[in-house]
Amino acid sequence: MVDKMADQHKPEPDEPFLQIGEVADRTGVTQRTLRFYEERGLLKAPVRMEGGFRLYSEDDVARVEQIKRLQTLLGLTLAEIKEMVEAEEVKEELRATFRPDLDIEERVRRVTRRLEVTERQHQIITAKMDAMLDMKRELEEKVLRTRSTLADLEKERKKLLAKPKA
Amino acid sequence: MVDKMADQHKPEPDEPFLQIGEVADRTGVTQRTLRFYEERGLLKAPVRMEGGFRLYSEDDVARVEQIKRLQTLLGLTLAEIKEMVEAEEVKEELRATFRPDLDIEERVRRVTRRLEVTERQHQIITAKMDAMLDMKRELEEKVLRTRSTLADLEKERKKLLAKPKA
DNA sequence: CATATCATTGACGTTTGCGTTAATGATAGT
DNA sequence: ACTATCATTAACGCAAACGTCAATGATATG
Repeated sequence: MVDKMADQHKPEPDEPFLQIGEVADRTGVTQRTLRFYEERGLLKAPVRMEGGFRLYSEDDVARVEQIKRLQTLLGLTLAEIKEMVEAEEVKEELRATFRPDLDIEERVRRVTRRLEVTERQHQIITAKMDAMLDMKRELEEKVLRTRSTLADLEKERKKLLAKPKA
Repeated sequence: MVDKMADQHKPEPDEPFLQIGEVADRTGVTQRTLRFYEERGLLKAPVRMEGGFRLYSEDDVARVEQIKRLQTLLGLTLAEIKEMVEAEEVKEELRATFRPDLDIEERVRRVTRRLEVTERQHQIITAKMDAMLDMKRELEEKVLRTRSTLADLEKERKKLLAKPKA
């Protein structure tokens, strides 16, 4: 009860809890988006302070950033991302991997599932990067060709400047 | 007028015009999407046969594929893609780059614009690939760690199988 | 304690990117 | 000429991913 009071009005530097506004600023998403993700199950419901304000952890921030990367880099929908982050929750349950309270078969199943999801992400990103590499090369060729065209045009222009006609 | 008749009911192998259904099949988008892109100015209005059916060229097919890549690989919106393909139309106007009918300053401006757009695409793709490479590496580490965790668990499991308790 | 700022939960609105009829016409095969 | 298949425009529909109030409460500050 002694430290309960301290917890209430001082966040204390060793327990760095963040309010929704700070999380929004740090991650670049809006507060609405954070609540929306929570509604959709992409973020677990965070703890609240007594007034009902949400209190986020650093892990939550990391989670949001992960969601954003899956969205913008891989182009996944929130539904797809949800599947993936659900497997991540298993990870948190497994922070102590060798918890003896779950039977070993269950632990194997969960870690296996997590491995599958991670490998799937890796496969998606690899395929995308391959396609992007092709596109990048095409663009590089095009830049070169266009530059050369431009150089030719500039030469032409100088000639015309030298002998201006009617 | 002699070859006009031939053009009407025979597409003729040297003039490979495609109907909307074929373009849809080949590109994997729907007919609706093709008409929608046309509406939005992403595709120029194709020529029609006398009955009003759209006739697409191979260039149009390439254009659609380009749009799709900009969408899925780079995650651009159709509005952004429109800006980019508008610059490509300039390219088609410039197929004969040294057309003397435009004054040279104008030709320089157009090629310059095209170069800018291409370089922007290149920059976008490069930035994305950099971010993706980071993510890919993280995933690879995670795969390794998870595999090792899994291996430990399997060893544990074998031990338990050897001496089954209550 | 007055006030400014932060938060809360609804609930309805918006934009993007098409899907889905519906009603009708064109073309191709027999 | 009949029929199957392909196309046409117009219009309404819809899910995703939030934005934007509105009405209200909580917290911090001078």
